[in-house]
Amino acid sequence: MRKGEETRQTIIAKAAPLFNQQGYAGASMADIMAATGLQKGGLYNHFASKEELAAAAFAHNWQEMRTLLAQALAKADASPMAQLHAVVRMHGNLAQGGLPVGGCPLLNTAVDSDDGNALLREQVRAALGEWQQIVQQIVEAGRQQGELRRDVVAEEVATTIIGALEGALMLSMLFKDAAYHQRMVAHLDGYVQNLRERSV
Amino acid sequence: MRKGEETRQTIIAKAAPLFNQQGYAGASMADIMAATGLQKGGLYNHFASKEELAAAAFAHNWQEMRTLLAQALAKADASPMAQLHAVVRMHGNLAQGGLPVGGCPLLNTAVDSDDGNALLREQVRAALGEWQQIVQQIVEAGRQQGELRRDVVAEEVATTIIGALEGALMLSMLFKDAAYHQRMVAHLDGYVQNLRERSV
Amino acid sequence: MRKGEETRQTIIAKAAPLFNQQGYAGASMADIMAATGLQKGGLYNHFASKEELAAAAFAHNWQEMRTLLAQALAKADASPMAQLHAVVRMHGNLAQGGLPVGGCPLLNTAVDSDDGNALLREQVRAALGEWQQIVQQIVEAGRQQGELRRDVVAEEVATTIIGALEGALMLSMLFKDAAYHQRMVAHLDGYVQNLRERSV
Amino acid sequence: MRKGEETRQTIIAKAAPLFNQQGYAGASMADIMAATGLQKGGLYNHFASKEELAAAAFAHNWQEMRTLLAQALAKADASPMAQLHAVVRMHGNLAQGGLPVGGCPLLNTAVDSDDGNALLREQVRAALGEWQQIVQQIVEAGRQQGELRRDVVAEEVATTIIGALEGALMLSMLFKDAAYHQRMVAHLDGYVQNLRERSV
DNA sequence: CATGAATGAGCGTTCATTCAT
DNA sequence: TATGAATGAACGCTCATTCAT
Repeated sequence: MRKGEETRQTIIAKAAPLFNQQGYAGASMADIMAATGLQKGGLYNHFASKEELAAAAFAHNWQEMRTLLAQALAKADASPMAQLHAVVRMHGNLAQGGLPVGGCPLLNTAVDSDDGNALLREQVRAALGEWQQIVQQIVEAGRQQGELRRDVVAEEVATTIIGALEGALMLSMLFKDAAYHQRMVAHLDGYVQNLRERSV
Repeated sequence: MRKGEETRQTIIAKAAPLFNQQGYAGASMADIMAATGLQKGGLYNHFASKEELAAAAFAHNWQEMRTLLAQALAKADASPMAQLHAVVRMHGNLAQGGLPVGGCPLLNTAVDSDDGNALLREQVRAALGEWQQIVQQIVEAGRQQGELRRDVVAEEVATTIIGALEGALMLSMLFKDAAYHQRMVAHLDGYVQNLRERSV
Repeated sequence: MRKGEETRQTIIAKAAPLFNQQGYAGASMADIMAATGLQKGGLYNHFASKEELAAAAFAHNWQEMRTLLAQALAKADASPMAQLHAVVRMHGNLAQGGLPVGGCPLLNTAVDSDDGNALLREQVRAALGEWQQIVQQIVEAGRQQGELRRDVVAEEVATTIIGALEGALMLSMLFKDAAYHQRMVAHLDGYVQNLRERSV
Repeated sequence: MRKGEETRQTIIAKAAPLFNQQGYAGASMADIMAATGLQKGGLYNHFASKEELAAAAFAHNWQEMRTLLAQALAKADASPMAQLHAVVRMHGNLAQGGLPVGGCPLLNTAVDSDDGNALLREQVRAALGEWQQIVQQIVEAGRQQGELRRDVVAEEVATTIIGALEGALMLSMLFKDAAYHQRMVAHLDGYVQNLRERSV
């Protein structure tokens, strides 16, 4: 039982970067066999289908990102402004090596699952929704505490930040040049500053 | 010759949305056979390989976008500020139906070609580079004419706008909700306004 | 009409070495298109099928060999012994460049048509039969004239010479080394000498 | 493992005559599916490619010949002359049914691999080289023991015998008449006799 | 006489999946 | 729990051939 769970985790850990790099269709079960050292049957003992394995792999990738986000927020001081900057900076660090191999799994999977793959689509929606919620809660807290302007709309701030970061990451991945993403981080730092309640 | 060229164009027109929706690997030659009504051999009379066909399909999709962009710029008055707003708005309109079926081919192909496909990768780089150049030239013109601040960096503006729009589009496509993209358009409208030379 | 016949001959001349090198199945109509510069239809205007074209190509190759044989016999003096040596030497020269590109078409086609291809099989049988007849007639003439022993059997001599030459050529082609064939020529020169009526 | 090796051997045994008869290009994987009763995937579980399977099939065919040769030599008494006659006779028996279906794999594969197929070409070279070595060693032993003339050149004898046998077999296969080959066997028996040291 | 668009069967190969061992 | 033998549909691509122009 113990052993089985270990094997399962190993499979996920090895498969996750493959799916992230090559996409759902592009990563074959044969690739995963090679990466894990297991045979066909060994994989199917732990996952009923490729889709189920891909789901677990995505969850693994997202969990990795979530952990980095939590660490960044924990390190920042408690002020909402500081937390927002931390969110932006975290993604900036991702682009420079912290990211699961193959780029951001949210971006990759969102684009990859545009056609049929409903299960993956639901997962990436949930993950992005979670991220969005985290940002929105920070913004709301800032408004309550008077650090952020009252006319700031949390949902607007969250999706602007997230969308901008992901789009810039796409450019950086495409051109293999972190500068695109860094410029966006700088822009968003300014954007966040502009949310501050000025009367204070 | 005449007939052949027509068929070739038909194939491209039918294949383009398939590649845009399903990606390079996801769209099979069989799908394209079904969409065009041609047999295997018929397709290969016009394209030496799937890769060549995919390249033509991408070029077709990008050409469609470029046309819309040119129309938007033609309609706007000549002031650089107006042109920048037009660029942003054009993409906003895209998200509401003008876009090639399956979303933005630049975003889709950039993510899809992250792994092996070098030819497509080069094409999407060229396309994004072209778009970036257009925006940069507008910004430069604005600086020369004094409409934009002298400290504005054209490359920064261009990649910020493009990255943000693409990232927001990803969210809108994923959630099938244009609001994400619209909020980004609003944000970028404000961003562009802030580039204006204030002393005037 | 004139023009048509010329084109037909061009096709044959270009196709012949292709069939000789690559075999019937291995040489594709596309290869022949490339070699002739004609399109599909152009070829099929002159030949009803690949098989018919292959037949013409074989005939062309065999004709080339037959001409060399006739020249060799014409050059030799009229004595049957001299003629037999000429036959052997002719094949030796073939192995050193005179041969149609790709080796001896008799050997190649005989082996290649071992399975189904009945038309080609019949042609190569006829060609080898013809060659055999030529040698047999020389032997018979030698017996009549008393230059060769009376107990020599013409059919035996002909097929021994031909078989040995072809087998040795196979070795020379395989190892890309003319020595195999040359050693057989030397052996057959000795063999022919031994056919001489010794009492004289 | 056991089962897999059995299947592998079955595939080879069924494929070997197909390749020998139809050649590398002429024998399709579909033919082999039909002959073995396996599906596509079943074949590819045991061989990575058609080329690899063809290589195994050739090795199988050659092994069969080698066994017959070894048996013939074992049966003959130890004198080099007797051994040389055994070599010649063995091939004669081959032509009358002992041979792998489709003729001599050395001849067939040598001619078939004249163009591209480098792996097969190397294999048939090695096989013919091995056969040549066996004959040469017999000749050398004969010279040492004084049974054969000192001026006999082993390489000459070996390639003459092998080439002549193969060429004659080609004729017998083509005309479906063993007589061609038998006449060559008779000729070579005489040739071998002439190698004997006469002073004895 | 030649073009080249179109066919559709066939090619070697890979795929996700099943299941007896 | 893991192996690996087997399936059979699907993959991208090539083939010989036809025929309207």
